[in-house]
Amino acid sequence: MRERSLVIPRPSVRTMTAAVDVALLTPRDRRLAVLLLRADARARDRWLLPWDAPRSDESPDETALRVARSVLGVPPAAIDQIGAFGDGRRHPGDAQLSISFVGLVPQGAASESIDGAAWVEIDQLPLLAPRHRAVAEAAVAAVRSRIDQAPLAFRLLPAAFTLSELQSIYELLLGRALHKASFRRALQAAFLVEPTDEWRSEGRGRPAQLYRYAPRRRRGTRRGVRFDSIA
Amino acid sequence: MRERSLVIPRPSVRTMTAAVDVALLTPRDRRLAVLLLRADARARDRWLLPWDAPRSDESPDETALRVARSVLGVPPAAIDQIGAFGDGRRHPGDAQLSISFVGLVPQGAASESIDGAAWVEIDQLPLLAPRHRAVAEAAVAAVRSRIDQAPLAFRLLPAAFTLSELQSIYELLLGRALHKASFRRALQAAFLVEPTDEWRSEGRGRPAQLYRYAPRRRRGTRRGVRFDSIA
DNA sequence: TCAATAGTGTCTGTTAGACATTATGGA
DNA sequence: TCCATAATGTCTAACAGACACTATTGA
Repeated sequence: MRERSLVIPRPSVRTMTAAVDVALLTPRDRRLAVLLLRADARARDRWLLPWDAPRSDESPDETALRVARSVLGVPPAAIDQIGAFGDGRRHPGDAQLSISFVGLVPQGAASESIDGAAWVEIDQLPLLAPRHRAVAEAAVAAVRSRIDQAPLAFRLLPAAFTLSELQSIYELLLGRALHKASFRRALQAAFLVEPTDEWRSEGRGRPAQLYRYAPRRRRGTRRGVRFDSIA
Repeated sequence: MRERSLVIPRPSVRTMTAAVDVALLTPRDRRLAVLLLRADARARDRWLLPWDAPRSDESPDETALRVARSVLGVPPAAIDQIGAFGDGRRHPGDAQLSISFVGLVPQGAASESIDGAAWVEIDQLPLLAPRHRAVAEAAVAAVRSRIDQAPLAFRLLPAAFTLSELQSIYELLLGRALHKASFRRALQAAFLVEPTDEWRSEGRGRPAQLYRYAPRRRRGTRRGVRFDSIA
């Protein structure tokens, strides 16, 4: 047995039941949608987030990636940890601890007909275990709050996209309309995208040039602090 | 035993050993410092972050607050979850899972002489279990990335502070110098602080007026997207 | 032709940063 | 007095947002 310091008692760990929950998000019809699994083939109106327990010698990140792949068939474009939920809210597997992740799936890459699964708009979540509802809501909040820190918007789009599509993603995540000319000017100044030589015509109107995400360099400016977003 | 769906195999949870790790941060001498505990009264050069296992019926947040209080004597000015670390990096209690938190302690409120503890600048971390080093670094990164989303800077200052002190905190967290006049203009426009009728004289120079954090209202403007911070 | 969308040029009010200046204390 | 710091006014370049306009397709 180890000696203990007189000053600081050495704590000991506790065992808890743990699960990894994954909220996969994709843009659909100008809204964000999350992938839900039917809880039971018979219960039509009971749903779950994809989840599993970590296997031995598997880190939570690896578990999350495995869960996402098993549901989507392919890995998501991005996957990030949201946090650990361990309050009283019930988990479908009765895990004491939920290590939760958000994954981003490009628009259109989400095959419609995953067996027993459905993309559901985040404003219209059905009956869901309270823990899973909290995870889904935290996933959306996490993406919204990180949109201006990481190139998340590009993870919600295919490799080639129009600038209007990109602006739509930003408007979706920011929850407000943006000015077209300003958006493009700022985008051009940031050297984040480059045009391809392809064009896409959708319905009426002039065809749009396709762009790809190609961050080149950071501009030197780095303007001052913005207190606007602070509560 | 529960019936299992034919479509979706119902996962089951796994038990893991878990700990709650807390990185307490305070500004010291134009640097960020983290509170470390001596691992052992005899081993002078082995250190730990404050940590403990969650008690039964205690959420991780409650555990973190309890750990922080027990070390500081008082609750921290803010405490937020960073994430769950569960990779191979070793934890001092050999926990498989670390639920980690960052707590903010106002400048000066950190009593110097907590028995067996020391504030250490984050650039000069001593020998530390790899998991704890990762947590400490993630704590700093989390505060830095949230500085423009939440009024964290005010949690690192006492209730009354000078504008130069506030600017120092921002410079500390942003890692770059700010323009004084611009900083104050932006601050005034955001209605985040109000002057008190007290002044403080430190060494030479004109005494500075003390301000307090008093967010009044959000300005209506909400300007456009900034791509600068995106990689 | 009209409708709809893409993309761009110009104007204007706002703002960030530079600079200068005044204010006020301690050494 | 000199020096250091606080606090503020002014100027300018950059930028955000409004608006108008052209371009290009399908109906």
